[in-house]
Amino acid sequence: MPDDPWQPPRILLAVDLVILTLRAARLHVLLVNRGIDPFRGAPALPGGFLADEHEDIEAAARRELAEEAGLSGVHLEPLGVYGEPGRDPRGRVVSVAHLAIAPRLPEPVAGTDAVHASWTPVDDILAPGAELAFDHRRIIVDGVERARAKLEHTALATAFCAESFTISELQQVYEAVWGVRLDPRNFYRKVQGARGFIVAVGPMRKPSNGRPARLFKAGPVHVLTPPMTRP
Amino acid sequence: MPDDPWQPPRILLAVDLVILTLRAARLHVLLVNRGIDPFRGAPALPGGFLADEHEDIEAAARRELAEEAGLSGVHLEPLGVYGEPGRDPRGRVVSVAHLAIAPRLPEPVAGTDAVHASWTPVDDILAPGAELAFDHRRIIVDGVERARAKLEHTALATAFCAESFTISELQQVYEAVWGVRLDPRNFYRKVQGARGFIVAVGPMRKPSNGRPARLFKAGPVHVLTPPMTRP
DNA sequence: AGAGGTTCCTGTCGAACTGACAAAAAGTTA
DNA sequence: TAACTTTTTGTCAGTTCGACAGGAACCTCT
Repeated sequence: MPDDPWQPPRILLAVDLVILTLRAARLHVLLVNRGIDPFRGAPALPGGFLADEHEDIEAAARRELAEEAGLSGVHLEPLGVYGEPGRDPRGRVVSVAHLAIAPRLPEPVAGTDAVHASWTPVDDILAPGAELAFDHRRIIVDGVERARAKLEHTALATAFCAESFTISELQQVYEAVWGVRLDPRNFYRKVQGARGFIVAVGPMRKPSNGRPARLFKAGPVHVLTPPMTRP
Repeated sequence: MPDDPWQPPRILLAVDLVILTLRAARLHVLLVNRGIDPFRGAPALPGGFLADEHEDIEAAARRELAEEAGLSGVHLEPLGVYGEPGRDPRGRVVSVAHLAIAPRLPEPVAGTDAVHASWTPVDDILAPGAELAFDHRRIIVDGVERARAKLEHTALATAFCAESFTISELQQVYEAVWGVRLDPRNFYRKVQGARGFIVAVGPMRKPSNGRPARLFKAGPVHVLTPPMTRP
């Protein structure tokens, strides 16, 4: 059996984006409505194929981030690979999922290309009965879990905030992502105790009511010592 | 400019394996000597292309694990994606790296196919001056760091041990992977305090000398509470 | 101006945890 | 039997953590 010189298979490579942000003290993820046929009309994660054979994977993720969400300069990190053979009816598609964190209050969509993007509370889209294209439900679950875990040991929470923020705003990030209530006094002590996590900038006044809060910005350290422990 | 209907590029998908184990109280990684031309003769991680278009990625990793290392039934988890455009001179190759943990004392190689596999101390191969094919140095660094981090919060350390083991054997795992010395008495207390981490089986005698140690096996819990803290 | 309300910030206190070290227990070797 | 090695059980002081009290600073309403 003189089989021809074996050639490895060629597959399609895509990137998908789990973009998280905070809106109204709830964790939201950016979803688009699919316009083309596999899962047409269903909500899906922003993403797409590599533009050409020489495009870097992270560059493709940043390109989709700008094209489909109008975002740039946000936190972006690889999340995982999703390549189960039957996940895409069009053929063998392997997707490299990325996790992006957007600061609060980015304009509702501001999409340049796909205007069909919208922020959706993760609780709603992960509730039983909600439908998502492909295996994007699993990808969102993994992305949220990654964010929850990294909030404990890294300064990722500052990526949810604007350049300067108050400690209670930072606390809202932890409460929304973890889905718990935290004691403001203990939170204050712990955040201040983690060296290099946040540094003071100046005082401000809160628009509503109450004592004005000090303003902070993200510090130089990305690994928290001691870590923030989840209840 | 009626450009033809755009077609996404097709790329080659590979799997690479970082297989870690303990030998003589040192952390080792399995390396093969490349027999074909890109980086011929240089040490490299075991791995290869997808067998066909329908092979699952994790299945490909397990296949390479058996073919190139003669291992089966060991811990295996995805590590990350390495797809930088210039990393393989043959073309656009995207590799899905996996991390595998082998119990101590698997027979030196026992390779069925590639007999050129050998265990190498990670300290040696990561020392400046050592040469590795492709970007495999970076992959090994990431794999070791993943193992170090997971030892803190999960029961991954038991994957380095045989089915039953003593507490001091478990301590050797932590010391080798973290590269530190630990107090046996505090380690004993901490391991016992993590509920569900290890469960007792029966007493044994140590071959050399000293008081016989109790035998344990891996418990049902994979998330350690409280975690093992790295000094 | 003062009362009341809200939020921010500083403390306090007991329980739990950690790292450093002592010492007994149970074997092997000389 | 003495010496040695390794495992196992404690002890103890310093630190951290969760729960809670209370003062400080601002707003709004009367």
